[in-house]
Amino acid sequence: MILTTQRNQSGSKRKEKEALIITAAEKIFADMGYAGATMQQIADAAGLPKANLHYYFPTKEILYRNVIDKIFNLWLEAADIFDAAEGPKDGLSSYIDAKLESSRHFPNGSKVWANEVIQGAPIIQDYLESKLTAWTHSKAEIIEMWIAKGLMDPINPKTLLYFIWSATQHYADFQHQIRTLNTNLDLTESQWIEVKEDIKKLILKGLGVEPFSEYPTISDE
Amino acid sequence: MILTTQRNQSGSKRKEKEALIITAAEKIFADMGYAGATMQQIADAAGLPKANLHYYFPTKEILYRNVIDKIFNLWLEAADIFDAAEGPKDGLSSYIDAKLESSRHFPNGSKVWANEVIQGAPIIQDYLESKLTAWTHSKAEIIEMWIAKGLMDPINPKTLLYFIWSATQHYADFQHQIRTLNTNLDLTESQWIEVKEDIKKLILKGLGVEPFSEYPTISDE
DNA sequence: AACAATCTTGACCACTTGGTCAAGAAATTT
DNA sequence: AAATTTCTTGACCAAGTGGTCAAGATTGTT
Repeated sequence: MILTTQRNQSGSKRKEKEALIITAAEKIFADMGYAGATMQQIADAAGLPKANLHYYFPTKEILYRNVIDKIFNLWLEAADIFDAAEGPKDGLSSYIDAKLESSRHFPNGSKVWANEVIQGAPIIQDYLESKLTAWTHSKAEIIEMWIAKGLMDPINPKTLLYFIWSATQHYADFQHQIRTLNTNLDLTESQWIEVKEDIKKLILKGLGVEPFSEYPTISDE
Repeated sequence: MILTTQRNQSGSKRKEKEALIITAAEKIFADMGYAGATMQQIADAAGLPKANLHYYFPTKEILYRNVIDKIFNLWLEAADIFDAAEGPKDGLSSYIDAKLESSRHFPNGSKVWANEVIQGAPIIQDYLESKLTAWTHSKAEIIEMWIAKGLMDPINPKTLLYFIWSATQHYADFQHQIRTLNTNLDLTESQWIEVKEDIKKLILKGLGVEPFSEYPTISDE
């Protein structure tokens, strides 16, 4: 036991515990909202006494910001696919897939984000104004380029982004409603496949992106 | 002053005050979430002392349910257009318009609803299981009929409904984010028109609904 | 005018919550 | 092994919360 990970430089063990707490907190914040979540609940979910929780994260708000921080970075990463894409067909497809996967497997992050934005982003306004704005502009440029090249119908790029965000995040944020309308069962694997296909088909067709090219384009300039 | 509305049958005055309170509560619940909202804040917003608020609505939960009740009924009404429609072009267009209008002018209701569902609908689960389920099934049938008639591409009707809900409600729920990404300004009239057009175009084209028939079809069987 | 019903309100209370603290237990370093 | 740093924890507290209550004001009724 002593032999296992003695190479852990002091900080590493702490980082692990912080990550554990953040994951527990994410779930509680998603289920209860910021105000509704109590430090006691989070401590219980993480399996440690409340006072110990305060040792790692002095205040609720600091803990919350850490949760948001993690979520937001995943959010940004999910869209790197975008930049690498050759055109709207690949780019939008992969982005939609990635966002739906994330809604399926990590709905809590999306829920916390939604909750926060709905309430006017009282705590993370700085993120919106700095990082998110920059990110959005850069993606909008790519979309505009695609439109200019005639690869898709003209559309306001932001409207398209909102469209994709809403359609995909809906499956995380409204998970409970969707389950209820699905005879109280989570979507099955095949239902998820169907959803993915339906959404991609609808958006791509709606944008006038032709559905040819079954194979990934073989690098042509 | 005494002469004005002496015809008010007792109840009427109470109803007015209740409506005032519900509107105030809706805003506070939207901005703060259920747990985050305090009865004091709601009382202040409605312009009366807290004890008086409790006279009209004995508990926070009862008040909340009344707020949800109002919201949910508007939600249902918005889609009566659906039934009256002759086909997907009219039906979906009007529905999207109606939902976007509601997102624009009454975003608070949508926010409260979203907040509640995100958190697993702890208070309104019965609504989801009864009214919403029935409503959804009835609309799904209409969509299936349209598909059977060849008026639109095949798609899972629920997926389509979620699609429309998410795209339209996003403009209410994420209003703050959209404003931030719009240089901190609310969307202008012309931006709203553009959004409406873009969304309708995208969805209708995506569903393979032909954009002919400028005029409402003249009753043909 | 007298009576009854409805409404209004400040003061109050029991309870929960975020956060503190001091004393001790583990782990690291010297 | 002694000293030092990091971590753990039960007990505690001040502040804020939903909700109560009893006394009064208003309105409606006979």
